[in-house]
Amino acid sequence: MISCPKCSEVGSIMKAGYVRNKQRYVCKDCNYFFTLANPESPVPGKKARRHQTTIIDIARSIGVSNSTVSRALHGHADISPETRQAVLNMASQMDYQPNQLAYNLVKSRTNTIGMIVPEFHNPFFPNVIIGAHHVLTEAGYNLTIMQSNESYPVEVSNTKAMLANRIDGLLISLTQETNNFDHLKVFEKRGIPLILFNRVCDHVEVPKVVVNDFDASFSAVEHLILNGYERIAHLGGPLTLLVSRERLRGYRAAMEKHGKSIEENMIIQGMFSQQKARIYGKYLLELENRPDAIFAVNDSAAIEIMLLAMEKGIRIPEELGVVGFSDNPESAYIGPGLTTVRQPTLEMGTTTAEWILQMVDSETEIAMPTQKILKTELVVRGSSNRIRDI
Amino acid sequence: MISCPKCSEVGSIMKAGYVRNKQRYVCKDCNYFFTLANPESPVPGKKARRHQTTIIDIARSIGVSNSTVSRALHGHADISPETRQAVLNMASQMDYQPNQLAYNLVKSRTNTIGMIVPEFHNPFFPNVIIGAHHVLTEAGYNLTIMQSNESYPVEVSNTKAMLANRIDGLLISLTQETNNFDHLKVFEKRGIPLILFNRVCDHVEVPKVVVNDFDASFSAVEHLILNGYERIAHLGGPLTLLVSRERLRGYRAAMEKHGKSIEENMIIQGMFSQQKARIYGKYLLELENRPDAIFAVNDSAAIEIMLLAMEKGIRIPEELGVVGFSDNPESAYIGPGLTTVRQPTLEMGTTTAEWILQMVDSETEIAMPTQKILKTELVVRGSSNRIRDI
DNA sequence: TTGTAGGCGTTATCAC
DNA sequence: GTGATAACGCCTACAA
Repeated sequence: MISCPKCSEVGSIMKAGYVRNKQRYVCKDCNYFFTLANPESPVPGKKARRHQTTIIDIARSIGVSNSTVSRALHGHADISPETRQAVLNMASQMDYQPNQLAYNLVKSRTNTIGMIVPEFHNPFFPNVIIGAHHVLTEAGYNLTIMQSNESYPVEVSNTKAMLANRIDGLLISLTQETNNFDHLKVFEKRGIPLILFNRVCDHVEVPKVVVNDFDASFSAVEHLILNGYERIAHLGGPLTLLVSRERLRGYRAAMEKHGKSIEENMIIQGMFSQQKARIYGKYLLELENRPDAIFAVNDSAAIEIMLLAMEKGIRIPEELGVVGFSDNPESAYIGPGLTTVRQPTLEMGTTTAEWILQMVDSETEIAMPTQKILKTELVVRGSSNRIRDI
Repeated sequence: MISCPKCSEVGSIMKAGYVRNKQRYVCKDCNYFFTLANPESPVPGKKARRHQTTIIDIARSIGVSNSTVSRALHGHADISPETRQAVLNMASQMDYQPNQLAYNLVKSRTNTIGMIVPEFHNPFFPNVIIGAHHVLTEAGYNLTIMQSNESYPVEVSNTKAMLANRIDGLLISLTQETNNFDHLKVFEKRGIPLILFNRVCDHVEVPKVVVNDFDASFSAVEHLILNGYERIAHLGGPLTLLVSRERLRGYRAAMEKHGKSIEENMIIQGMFSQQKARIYGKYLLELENRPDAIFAVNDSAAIEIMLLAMEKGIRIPEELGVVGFSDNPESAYIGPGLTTVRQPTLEMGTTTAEWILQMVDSETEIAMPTQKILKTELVVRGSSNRIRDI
């Protein structure tokens, strides 16, 4: 009796054609298609590691030494055109694929840049990746990406893995819970190029690429004020992040400049999460004397607030102004449109990539920028635009 | 005179504090912060490759052999607790980091799964990555991601890089222009586990993970028909992709089942791109006898069509029904809401990951599923829902 | 122009 | 229990 390798169901197995001359089955229950193992498996336990053709194989088959082959393959000078051709021919004939592992071991460089990002839920980091990927690929580098999932332990283990894999340089954006930075100092100590981007910290002296969070936040809040909003709340991110602190600072500065009193219970700093955004949003909108505008740390939170407001019948922008941060795709389409701060994500990717290449390629220490502040842009949409109503 | 390393500007350099005891400068022009190189760089050209502490260093410092150290580090049996402790202590004291490269070379496995995706613009692949990443990390594997950028040559070079880096298994989703599959057959020949997902092809006999494109497409179109739409157009993807062909097939089947005549000039197959979607959408909406509904191959295209319709004053869903595919975040918020097919992206990630682990971990051939068809779900929103109007 | 030999950092197989 | 020593696949002085 055949049982499904996935759900172990026995009754629902049906034949489903052939593949590689073997009967194919499908489990009607869980949709699995599968074939059966060969009963006569060769010498079980003794894994027959199939031999990959190496440089030595090529050498032997055309009667030269391995160093000659090596030189031919790398187009070194001082090698006769005939031998080079012979080697090249034989290489492709034998389907030779260089073993990057061995190469890396002896050269002790991997031609690979590592990148650690905290999350993949928002389009922000994918976009940064697009930018960095483009530059690195052009330069002949690989990009290997890891995801810390907003977890400090995972971030530490990621950096260890990067170290162990001997990446040539690392681009990292910290998790929202990272407040110990020893795992980054290791890179400094080892002389491995490191760049922080977006989610940076002060505790380590390496180049950083950020956006002008303070200015962006300032003008976002000022924009609300200029639209006649008086009692503006701030739904901020975790204060472990410099990003959050800067945005908070911008908020305060704008409020002060315009002589608005800040009610401290209208400032909430919390972790990034849909759930939290909803909880805090609810709190704010149910305050006895609720705010007439909310500046949120990101678009997800802002949208959550808009949805809440709609549920409660609070009109946007008449009764409540909302501004977000990031310009997610959905922000253009929700309700009256969400006013938000557009971030130069692609540029952040290309900039970090260009810098890390500079650092990696330079034999000796060179003039290295220590910080780049990219410019954001306030995208005004309906959620905050009530100038016409005043 | 100091010039900015980025923009070469000379006049706009200002001092900006200190970093690592060196004067820091900022270029007011382009926002670069930088420090200057040390003039007394040590023996230029002779890169002082700093020695990483190896297993041998540890061995020497406590007077044992390297094999003993190796064994202690890996918790092998047959080693006295004292030596083990001594080794472990010394290792952390000397800040030892194992060289994964060397390890990989001798074990000829890398504990790394590769993944090649065609694009990062839609949230689809990032979500698949989230799923796969989760499973692989749990299992102690690394995930290294590459992006082919919808380019066949890049895809080929990506697979080569994966091969050279000796990944233990590969997950791949093809580009829209891939129609030669030799680069995949290499994996079969070498016995390297390979799984195709989402963008699959028939030309290679490996496990595949897809969604029920035919059924999804069928019910999307049937849904339109049941809402009283008569002349339904299909804006499809490139026919190189099985995905596109399946969706087209579903469209035709639904139309036929309900006795609707298919007008061939209302079927357009094209590459995925915002621009193309706009061009084709314009064509369709400006046809003399324009369709009363459009089923698009993805949400980006569908949204482009909705925007076009709005520009033209065509009312949705009254005069035009629209259905997309993928359920992007913005689809919930645009206009009356976009009816679309939700894909189980996370599950696609976890499934492929689980399978590749099975394939990688098994010493001998095992019962391997050959195909899994994940179920989609039609999310009905305002863009197609005019039953109440009929 | 080509070959020889040593080394990159580990693990594994023997001996002892 | 522990220690030589041979792989793993490749590069590169140095020799020839």
